[in-house]
Amino acid sequence: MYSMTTSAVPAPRGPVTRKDVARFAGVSTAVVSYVVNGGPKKVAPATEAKVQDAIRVLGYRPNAAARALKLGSSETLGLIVPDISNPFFSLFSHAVEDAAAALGYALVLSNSDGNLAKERRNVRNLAARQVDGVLLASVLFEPDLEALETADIPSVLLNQERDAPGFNSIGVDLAAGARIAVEHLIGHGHTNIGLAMGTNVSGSTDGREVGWREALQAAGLPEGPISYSAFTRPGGYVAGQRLLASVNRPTAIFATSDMQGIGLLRAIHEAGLSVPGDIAVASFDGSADSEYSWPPLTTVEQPVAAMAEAAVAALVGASRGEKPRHRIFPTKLHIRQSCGCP
Amino acid sequence: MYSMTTSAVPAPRGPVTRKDVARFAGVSTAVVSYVVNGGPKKVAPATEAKVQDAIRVLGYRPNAAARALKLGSSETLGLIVPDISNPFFSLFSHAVEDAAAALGYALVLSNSDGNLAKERRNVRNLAARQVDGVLLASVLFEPDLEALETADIPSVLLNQERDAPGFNSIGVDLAAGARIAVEHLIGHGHTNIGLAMGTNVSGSTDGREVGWREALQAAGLPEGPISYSAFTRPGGYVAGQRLLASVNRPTAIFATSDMQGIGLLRAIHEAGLSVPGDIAVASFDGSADSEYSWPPLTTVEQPVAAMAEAAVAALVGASRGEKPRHRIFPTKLHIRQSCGCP
DNA sequence: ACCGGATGTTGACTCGAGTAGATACCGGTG
DNA sequence: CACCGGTATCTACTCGAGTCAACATCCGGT
Repeated sequence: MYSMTTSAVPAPRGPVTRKDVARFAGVSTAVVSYVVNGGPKKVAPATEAKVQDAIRVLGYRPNAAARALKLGSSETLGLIVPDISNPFFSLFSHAVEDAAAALGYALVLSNSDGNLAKERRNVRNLAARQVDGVLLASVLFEPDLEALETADIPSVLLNQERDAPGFNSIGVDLAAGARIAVEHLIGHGHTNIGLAMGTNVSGSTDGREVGWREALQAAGLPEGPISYSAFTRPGGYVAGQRLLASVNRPTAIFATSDMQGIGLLRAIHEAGLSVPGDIAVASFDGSADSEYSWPPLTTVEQPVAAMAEAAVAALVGASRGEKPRHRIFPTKLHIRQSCGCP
Repeated sequence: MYSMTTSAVPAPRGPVTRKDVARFAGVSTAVVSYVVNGGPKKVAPATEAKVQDAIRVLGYRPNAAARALKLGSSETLGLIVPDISNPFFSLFSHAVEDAAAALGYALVLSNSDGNLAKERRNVRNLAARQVDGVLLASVLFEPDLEALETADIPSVLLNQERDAPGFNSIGVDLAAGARIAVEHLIGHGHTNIGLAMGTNVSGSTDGREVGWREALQAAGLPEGPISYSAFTRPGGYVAGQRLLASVNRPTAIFATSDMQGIGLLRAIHEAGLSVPGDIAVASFDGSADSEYSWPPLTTVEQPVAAMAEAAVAALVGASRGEKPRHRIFPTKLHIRQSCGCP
């Protein structure tokens, strides 16, 4: 019976449109729309059934481009991250995708590869694609707002410590997070605590550096050595080598990302030293990698899922006219073994 | 001067369209299209300049939805992965995004979370969004092709060892990869080599298990213990615990993913054993994590960038009518220290 | 002076879906 | 029987950009 019905229909060349469905069901195209969208006008149950059948038989699938054109919304969000293969961002992306999907939005992903020009290009590209909002994890500590402004699209700045007036932004309290980590190291009796500080392309000071300094000052301790390098595994590795070679070698090091922490561990292991015996380590982010390094890293965890949800919510809120705001999330110290705890 | 020009223009409410540009430049809308797309008809240099100015002044940005509707192509590809926060897939995604962007395509990302129903839903969702092609890294070893068939969209199956007639597919030679890794372990003198085998929701045998077995047979060695568990860090961890507890404890273990390898390392470290001294390890994938574990993992590297490029190329090829094909890529053993090499 | 051809520009139609406004049809009342 | 109110349906316009056929315009050559 199914096949009889199908064989009676000339195989439509190309994609099936609303018109084909209408013709097949013997109704007008408007009715098909009403059925598909459940409105804005009611359809008689008998007619609805006919249309549903036609849709099923023909395999009709509404054209999203046409829909987006008419409605001015693509039900799509854009996400720009420096590098999706960085575990922190991939974790974040997953959370964002979940949050977006829950609201019926698809997620367009693009990498800026630590390149400001590429970041700008991506913003423009997403804008041209009529995404309903952009989530931007900028390469810069203080992002380039001009591209976003001219793009004139709801946006959220991610990983953003400072308030950017007129923009939605989401971040964690970096200084507070760094402080609890460093305080914890101090609690283990360390008095010479180094810092492996990640750098971005902009030159402004990061909250994690501030927090490290604050914790030391509050405890009346001198500042340990600092090494600036990329937020990556290799970055942490070279920072580790430099810190180990410094004249007053620290007995504990705070790394500003888990990736750096992992690179650091490697440098320490290679030097034949043990963690936490010779050198204690704490890091920042709370990604899965930190749990399975050796030894497992004590790390400052960011509430990634909550931040992703808030970011997506801010975006859909913005399209409803809500005004932008800056949200700061608290971090949580995740104690494992690299700090010296059993 | 800039501001003078701008102030002469009434701030356009809502987005600027081609019509606004045409009016401002004193030309027809067709010319604006010609300028924007560089064709299909030529435009006089003077006219072109006027239009370019108008575009700049008004901040015109062609509406991608309208373009997609007219051209029947959204210049968008869809990527479905089990979990973007798995480093292998995030690496892959990055490569896919690069390859897609190089050809002017945007990438819509979705996670299936190891859930077949969600995978199907994602396929349908992407199809409705008129993506020009779908890259599917299925949850299953042998993917569910029905959803893709009815979606009637160019597609590529990723991570696909076997040929699926009528479909593009891309994969590595899993058996060969596993064989070189196990052969390498044998070369270190090991005679009892265990296997930490990852599992998917389908039950069919994976090429990596085949390769492990083949290498042992070829060397005239008995099969070591096997532990089946997830392809994840925790999966490798429990596999490690089980293998260490087995009656004939292996002196070397081959893990079928880097994530498992890392979990395995943790289990071994926790047992107070050393790698590679007490137990040698080799794994599969070649993700960045394997380089920075302790000790660094000897791993079978997949040519991720090449595969991603081939996958994207197959997709755009398919939209040009090329026939589907199955491509198998070779792997390369990346020797580091976990196997016993210095 | 006239024509052929190149060159530049334009009006108008198209893609597929959303929906306002018009229309058709029904049963029920006065 | 005329009329009303409500419901179900249809017609036709719209969104913004691509592009083709038609229409100038101009130049060089007879």
